Amino acid sequence: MKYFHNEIEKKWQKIWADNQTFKASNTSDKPKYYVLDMFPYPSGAGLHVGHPLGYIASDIYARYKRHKGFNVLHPQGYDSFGLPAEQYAIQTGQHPAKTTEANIATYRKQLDRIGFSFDWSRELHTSNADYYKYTQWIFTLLFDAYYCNIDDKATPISELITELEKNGNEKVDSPCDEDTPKITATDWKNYSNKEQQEFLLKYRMTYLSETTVNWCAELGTVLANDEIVNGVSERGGHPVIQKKMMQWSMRISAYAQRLLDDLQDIDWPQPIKDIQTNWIGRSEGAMVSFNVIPTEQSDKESQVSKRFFEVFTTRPDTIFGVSFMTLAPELELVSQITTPEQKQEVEAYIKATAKRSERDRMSDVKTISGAFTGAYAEHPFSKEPIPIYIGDYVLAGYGTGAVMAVPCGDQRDYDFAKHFNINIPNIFKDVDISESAFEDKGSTKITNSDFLTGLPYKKAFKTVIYEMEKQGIGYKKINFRLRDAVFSRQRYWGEPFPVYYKNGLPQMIDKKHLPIHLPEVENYLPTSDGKPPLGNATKWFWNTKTNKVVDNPEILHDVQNDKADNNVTLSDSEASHIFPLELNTMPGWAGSSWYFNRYMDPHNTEDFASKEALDYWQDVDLYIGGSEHATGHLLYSRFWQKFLYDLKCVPKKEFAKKLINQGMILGESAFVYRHTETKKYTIKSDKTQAIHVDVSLVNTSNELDIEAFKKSRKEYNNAEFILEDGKYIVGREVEKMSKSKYNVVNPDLICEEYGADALRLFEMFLGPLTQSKPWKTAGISGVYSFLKKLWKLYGIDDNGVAHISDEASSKESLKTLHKTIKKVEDDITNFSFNTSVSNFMIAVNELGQQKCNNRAILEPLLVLLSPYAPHITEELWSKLGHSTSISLVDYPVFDASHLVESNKTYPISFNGKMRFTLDLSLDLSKEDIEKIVLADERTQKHLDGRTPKKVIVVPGKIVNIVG
RNA sequence: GCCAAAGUGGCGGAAUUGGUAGACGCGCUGGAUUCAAAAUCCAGUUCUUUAGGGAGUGUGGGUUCGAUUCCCACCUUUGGUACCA
Repeated sequence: MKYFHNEIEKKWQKIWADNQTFKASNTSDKPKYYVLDMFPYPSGAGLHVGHPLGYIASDIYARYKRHKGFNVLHPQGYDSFGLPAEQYAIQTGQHPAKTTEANIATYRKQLDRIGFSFDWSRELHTSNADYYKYTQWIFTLLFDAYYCNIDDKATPISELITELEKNGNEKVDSPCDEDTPKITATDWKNYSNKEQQEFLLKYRMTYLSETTVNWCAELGTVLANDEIVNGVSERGGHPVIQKKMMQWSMRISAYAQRLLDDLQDIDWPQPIKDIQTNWIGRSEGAMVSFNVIPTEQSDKESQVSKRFFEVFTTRPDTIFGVSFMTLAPELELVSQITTPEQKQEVEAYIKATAKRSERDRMSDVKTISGAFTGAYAEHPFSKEPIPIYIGDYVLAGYGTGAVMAVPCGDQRDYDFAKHFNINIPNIFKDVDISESAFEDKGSTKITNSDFLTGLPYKKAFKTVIYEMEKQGIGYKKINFRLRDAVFSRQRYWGEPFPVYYKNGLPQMIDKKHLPIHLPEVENYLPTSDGKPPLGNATKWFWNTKTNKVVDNPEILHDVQNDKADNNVTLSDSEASHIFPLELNTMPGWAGSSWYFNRYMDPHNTEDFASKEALDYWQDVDLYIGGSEHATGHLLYSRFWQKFLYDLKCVPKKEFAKKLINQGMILGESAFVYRHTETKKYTIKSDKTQAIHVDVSLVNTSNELDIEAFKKSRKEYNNAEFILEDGKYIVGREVEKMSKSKYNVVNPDLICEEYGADALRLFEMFLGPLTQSKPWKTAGISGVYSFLKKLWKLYGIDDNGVAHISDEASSKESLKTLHKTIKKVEDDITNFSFNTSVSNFMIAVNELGQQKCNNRAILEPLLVLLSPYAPHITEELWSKLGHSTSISLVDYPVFDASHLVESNKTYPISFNGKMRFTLDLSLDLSKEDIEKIVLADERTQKHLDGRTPKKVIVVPGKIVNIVG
């Protein structure tokens, strides 16, 4: 009987689905294990063979863990809010929910065909209201909390209010302190309700603030930095301007230190940790105040007696090397201090920089530009005047947007000083700075620096900070690069905020009235007056009496246009409890920042997950997904998890113990070469143009199906080819797999032809899980013939009956089995799935040669293989006479000892290296082993007549010979 | 520029703590089977050679009886990041 993979796989997939075989229980005596994949965004293109790589790996691990007696949670769902569905809706008018639903159906079909052991009863979609209900709820939690630096955690805002009523904010320590005035309890009590609300808004974990965004008027939306190329939008090439908008922000910066520290506790790939560490960008230094020396004009013009500004520096020890100051051109202070003589030049420079996009500024690092403001600052120690410049190499968004320039110690300051002919005082002992700045801080001592002269870096650093703090000039400061995350999007297809505005102030809608459903709109574009798409909704007001979203009442028609300004004041009695809802939606990362907790209890309608479920599952044990999410999803999720942990909503401060980044599977594009003059298709030369050709038109020997090619597109109908040996061989190149490159391979076709088991084995066999590697369909024949050999090994006859014997196994076969068990289990533990596939192939080849047909060998082998190739192994298992109710799960295989009879002999294999292999129960003395080792021919050869000093014997390890 | 990872046959890649380099698979060559093909099976496949050997894991050094593995320097490639004061 032949191996019909399609029949077998469909049969078992149906049985698994009907029996809900992989449904995980929230109550079990077994230890728990939670294996999670990064859930996909369901795109219209469907899956290609690159997508399931990580899912296959996690599925193997999940199935393996079930064999090992764990209660395994292995769920799957969809990150179903997102831009492509919205873009498609704009083009076609098709509701995003509809296209998303259709795409999900396709994904599900494709995923099912590969035979994953997902618990689909826990499936979730971030765009479903019963899911985003809790995304909205978490938002209200963030709104109702502030960060308390004293306890170093997020704390309910009610505790802040109690403190304000008692003592004002004198003793409050929170990250927003710099922008918040100090008030007393009396001040607080004298505040109007509105003033109190405004005051609290500054403290909240999520807050409204004016943020500069890249606004593209043509597209009617805000663009991320990477969506802008050369100052215009990547899509369509429309102009992009910097615009200030009121937006929600998330105070992730409050967690900077904890996000950094806790990286130590999680088993994540070092590159991801490095990327996050860089992104958080901690630097230690000092905040130093500089007074602006008043000019006569500024004295007269303003009542401000003393102007000053602060700079952040990591090198306070070089303070006596300061010869100028540089401010970011965007700072408000610039216009205040600029002298009349310099006004024209400064304004021209500010204008010029405003025109350049941030990206432009960054790509053009070499050009030095700036302008002198005419103003001077006073050196805090020497009291010397220091000229103040502006320059676009100083970024407004980092530190205070101002730097103290030390040209002898910083290359950028050095270049700027040379360009503007500013003097470069040298404060480093015996260092030549005639060519470039000296940036090495360890190797010399400070000189020409008053009380710091003669001190090495570390000592000078401490001394100067001590002195600054004593004199009130500055203080020690740890600065982070990590900025708060903007949380508003001017888009339709995302979670609506549970927020309405009353007297211009945001109000949260109570948890019991959630979810706030995404409203229907006729048009998914922004409104004609530039408001977000939700501005098109007719029904988008909140009634505080009925606690329902209500129609735009007649009376509010005039008012609607003012919604965004939030100045709605109503006198009418009916309208006094009807308020406009927030028009922005949440960004893509909102729903994905907590979904791993929802899987623990996905159908709970009272809570985002029950306490029992959270306590049982705790956190993700193994998380598999791409490394491209390092500074996005993976950082935001850690942030929300810590926030929820602070509020005691989740039991763990990190959501995933171990993370693995699978590599990308690349496509092998095929090219034909068209001669630029004759237009004939020929071999590649410098007079030909390469054209992508669909890989399905090419066979495994790179030969093009010319007839099919001609039919594939109109313009190719009359294509002429110059053939060699009657063939046209295409060119190949490895690229990212994508529709536009015509190199996409569909897993459905592979499953049809070779089966899901072959696909699974082959994807693992391609190479190390974490590496990127090209897909080559030709190679799949290897794993496919392995499956056929396996089938043959079990002696399946034409009636579908297996022929195996119950006789005792040969020693050889036992050795093969145990070797395989040992290696494969090691491989799984190290996530070297590629080598385990090799080891299975070796085992089947060896057993075939040994003509092994013993039950004692063949049954355990199946169990071992089943995580990799679940369908064929289940089928063979049933042919061996086991009912499915016994199931692979209950077979105690990974303990090999019960299959081994205790050996009386000690067959030590020594090949220069010595290990006590699995199937041996060794009982040798150290002296015995030494004798064997030293008698070994090759060791003797290596020793070459010398006597070793000692032989180190460690059981299970290599024997080291020390000469 | 900075940070990280990686360089092994025609190709993907093995070689867990230093111990027979190239497992396993693809491809290729030869053979068996077949009217023929597919499929299957068997043998061979790092290079070089005067057939005894010699060389060989990016390059050059070092440690060691012994190095793909450890150390130093350099070269190349791929990711990430970028005026962060």
